[in-house]
Amino acid sequence: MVLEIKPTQALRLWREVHLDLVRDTQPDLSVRQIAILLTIYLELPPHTVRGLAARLGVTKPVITRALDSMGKLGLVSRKRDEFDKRNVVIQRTVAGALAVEHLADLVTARARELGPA
Amino acid sequence: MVLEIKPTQALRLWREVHLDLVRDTQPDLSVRQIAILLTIYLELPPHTVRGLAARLGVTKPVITRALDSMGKLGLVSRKRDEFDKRNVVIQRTVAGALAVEHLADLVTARARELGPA
DNA sequence: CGATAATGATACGGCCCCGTAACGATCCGG
DNA sequence: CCGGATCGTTACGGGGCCGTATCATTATCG
Repeated sequence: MVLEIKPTQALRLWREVHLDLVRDTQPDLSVRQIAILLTIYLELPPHTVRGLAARLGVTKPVITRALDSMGKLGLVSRKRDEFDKRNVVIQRTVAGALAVEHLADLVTARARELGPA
Repeated sequence: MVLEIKPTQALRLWREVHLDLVRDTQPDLSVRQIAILLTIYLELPPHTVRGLAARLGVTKPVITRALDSMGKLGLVSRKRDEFDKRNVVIQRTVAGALAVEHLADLVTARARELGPA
């Protein structure tokens, strides 16, 4: 079940979805924020600041700040780990799950509209 | 030749490519900049500031500034229109074409790696 | 001509993000 | 019990992008 996609199709798909994202009223997320959000929602918990930083190859403050801003948007939440109080466990939210789902819809819809190469 | 892609696949594709982009040393482009860049390279010339602004649903300064920064990166260039000197014609560059090609490679490669839903 | 319209650029104030460096809190080993 | 390691956060200085409003330049039309 391999996904065969041609370079021209890939570019058009990328463009159409990005145009949709620009038109969306919601504030744009940065490339890093999108990578963080999708990692949280696609990989198995638990997620920590340090783990995400290592996973993405960025510094910890990047993760902290991204969680701050995405937290304000309600896309994720944080909770201290009760067993090791140094850790912070990142949790999913309903709004975050909806946003991820919305993105999936966008991509699949645009993919379906693509003509031949 | 419709591209059938399932929501789960779409999300994983989006995540993998964004992880690649974060790891890339090159400075991230914003969502708007990507939309502008791909529009310039996928749609037929000529492209103008006003035209792109209308196409993306953003204000003209957004386009001017994006062209400034992408110009510094060598991804696009500008030239005044000789027939109507109010207009600026946006031109493609070799570096820009390479960057777009690189993105296409990234997406197609990641798509090929996707397992079943 | 001269007035009006259109184009792209610029100034401004505000907000967000970056990486480095430092910090307080917590855990752990001797 | 205490010094070092680990965790996440914060402070700092620098840079970028945003939208609104304004500007200079050029074209158009009466």
